Amino acid sequence: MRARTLEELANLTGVSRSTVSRVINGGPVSEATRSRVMEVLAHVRYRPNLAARRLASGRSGVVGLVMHVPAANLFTDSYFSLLLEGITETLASEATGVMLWLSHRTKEETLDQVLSSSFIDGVIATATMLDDPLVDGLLASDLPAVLIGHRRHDLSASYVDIDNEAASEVIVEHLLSLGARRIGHITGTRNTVSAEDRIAGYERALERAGNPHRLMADGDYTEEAGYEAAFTLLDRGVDAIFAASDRSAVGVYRAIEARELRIPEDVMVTGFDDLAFAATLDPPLTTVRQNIRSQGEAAARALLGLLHQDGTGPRRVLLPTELVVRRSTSGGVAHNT
Amino acid sequence: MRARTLEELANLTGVSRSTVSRVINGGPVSEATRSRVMEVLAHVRYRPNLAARRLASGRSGVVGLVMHVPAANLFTDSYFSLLLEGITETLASEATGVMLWLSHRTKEETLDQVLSSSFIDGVIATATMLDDPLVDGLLASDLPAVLIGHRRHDLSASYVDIDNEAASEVIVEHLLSLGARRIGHITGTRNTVSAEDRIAGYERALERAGNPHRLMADGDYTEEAGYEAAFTLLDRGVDAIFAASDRSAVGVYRAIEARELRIPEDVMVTGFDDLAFAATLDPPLTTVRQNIRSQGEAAARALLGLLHQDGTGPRRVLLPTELVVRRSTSGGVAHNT
DNA sequence: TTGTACGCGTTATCAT
DNA sequence: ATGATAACGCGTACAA
Repeated sequence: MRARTLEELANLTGVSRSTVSRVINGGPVSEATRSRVMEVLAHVRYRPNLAARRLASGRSGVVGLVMHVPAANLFTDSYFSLLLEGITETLASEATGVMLWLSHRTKEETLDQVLSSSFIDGVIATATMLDDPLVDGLLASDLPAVLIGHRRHDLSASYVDIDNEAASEVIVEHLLSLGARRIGHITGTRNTVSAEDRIAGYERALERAGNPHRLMADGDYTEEAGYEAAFTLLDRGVDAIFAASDRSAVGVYRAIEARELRIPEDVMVTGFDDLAFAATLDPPLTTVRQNIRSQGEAAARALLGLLHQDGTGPRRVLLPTELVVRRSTSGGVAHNT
Repeated sequence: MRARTLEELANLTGVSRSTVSRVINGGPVSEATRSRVMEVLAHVRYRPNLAARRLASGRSGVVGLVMHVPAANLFTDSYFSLLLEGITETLASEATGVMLWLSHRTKEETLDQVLSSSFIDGVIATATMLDDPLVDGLLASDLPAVLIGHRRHDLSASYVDIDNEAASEVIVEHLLSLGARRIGHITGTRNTVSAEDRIAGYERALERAGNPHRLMADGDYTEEAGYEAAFTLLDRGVDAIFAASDRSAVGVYRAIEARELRIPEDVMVTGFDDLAFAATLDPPLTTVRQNIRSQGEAAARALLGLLHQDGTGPRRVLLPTELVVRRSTSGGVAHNT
């Protein structure tokens, strides 16, 4: 026995369509009729038509998730899968569906698809680049949106991020406290918010310490770029290298080994992320721990908050990071930001 | 200037709502009015409301994609990302949207979400297990569905797959032709269609050759299981090992090295999949090439076919595989199935 | 060729 | 507390 529509359900129970709708949505119904309808609902397999619900009420209980990455990266880069886990887990616990858009073709096309779909109540989008037409378009639309990643200039956007600049400062201060004086920085992908903010933190820490040496080489978060950039920095004479990601720190390790130098005796090294392998490198890598899964959870919760009680302003969440000191800088304690 | 509904568009152009709808959907309209409406359409940013369209016509232009994979496999397995690429690329080229469900919680919950969503015109689902309530539920629903993976017993389902049994036979025949007599097989995950079919092919080839030795050890497609199973087979005395996946073949390589045996002189080894690394192993691995991306493309095309011209029966696609002979079996030529 | 009118399944407003 | 009834935006018979 199955009922496809409220109308059928109404015939089955002997009450009107509206009453059945009230029972399902928790409206004011007498206890007697409520239990009678519930009785029938337990026996038939009724699934409300979300398209109709969306059309009538403007709500569907489904949110969009836009991660403009090639499908390959979704699976190889643990960043996206961890985000995905945190987001979907949190949304599922609130009985909220997820519609996922990956990079099909251009960002404009993706934007168009998302805005056209008309069944989502809100959207979560990854925002890594400083300028991103996809993100701009989402923010310009009237769709409630939460970004993962900061948009520094835009004060009206809701977002979840870590304080890259502060975390970066803590790293550099840690190196300074251990006696490093010529600290090199291998940047992340330029024009991403995270890379630029980490650079800013690096510079601010040095400035505050009155240290004149700005020793930077551009990277792109990959191991290979870290390897290349490390040689540049080593040639300029550094006693410490702060790599913008753990993966690029691995490249630094290889470069230092190639030069037959020792970590940390000749050159101290730090990463950023605290991915699983960081603790098992030789020597174990000092780095900044950011909990990516929590960022996904926080983004989901922020969007749910935005949807449930609209009228409040944008939601901004800065999640804490933690300096994890290991042997690559020969230390032992941990600091929080 | 923007128009949110057909009604607004109608006011803007001076024709009726239905005429605008006809222009958009390619109905019978005079060339004069068509161009007039198109003129306006070019200036305003109109996005049809898919929820309303779906409700009115039963079609939304969005299909669902269900890949119920544990999050862990998401990272390690390029299988899913390759499928995803093929599917989304093909659908995008037909202006069809994709709604993606990954493994959130139980299969029953996922099934419920998919069937409840009411937005999608059809669904593509990965079907690896012999018994899968999610797949059963999808097939039992009236939603047009295409499976990736075979359902041997179910003749009414549409699917895309490779002929695992035939490919497996070709591998074993190849080993036999090179003089192997005690051929071991490390299975894939039991109760998956692919694993059971590859076992069937292994057994059929041996039977046909009148070879009495059935030497099998259970694996689960992973390198680690391959490593363990290889020792079992080596202890039973084999001169060739057919691993059900390239990854498990890597485990076999390690086990053979641990026993200080040589490939292929002491033991020949084959894999299955022809992942990128297979050619760079030492020695390069003989294996079966299956084009996973094409499977995704074929599934998307099959579903589109199902949607556009309903009335025809189920679509069944068996994609070709190719035996790639490399030095792990000391050969040189290639065979097709 | 074009416009009118109805229906898709639901929620929300209004009487009762 | 309950039941008509009007939207929501669109597609599409049907009539003109």
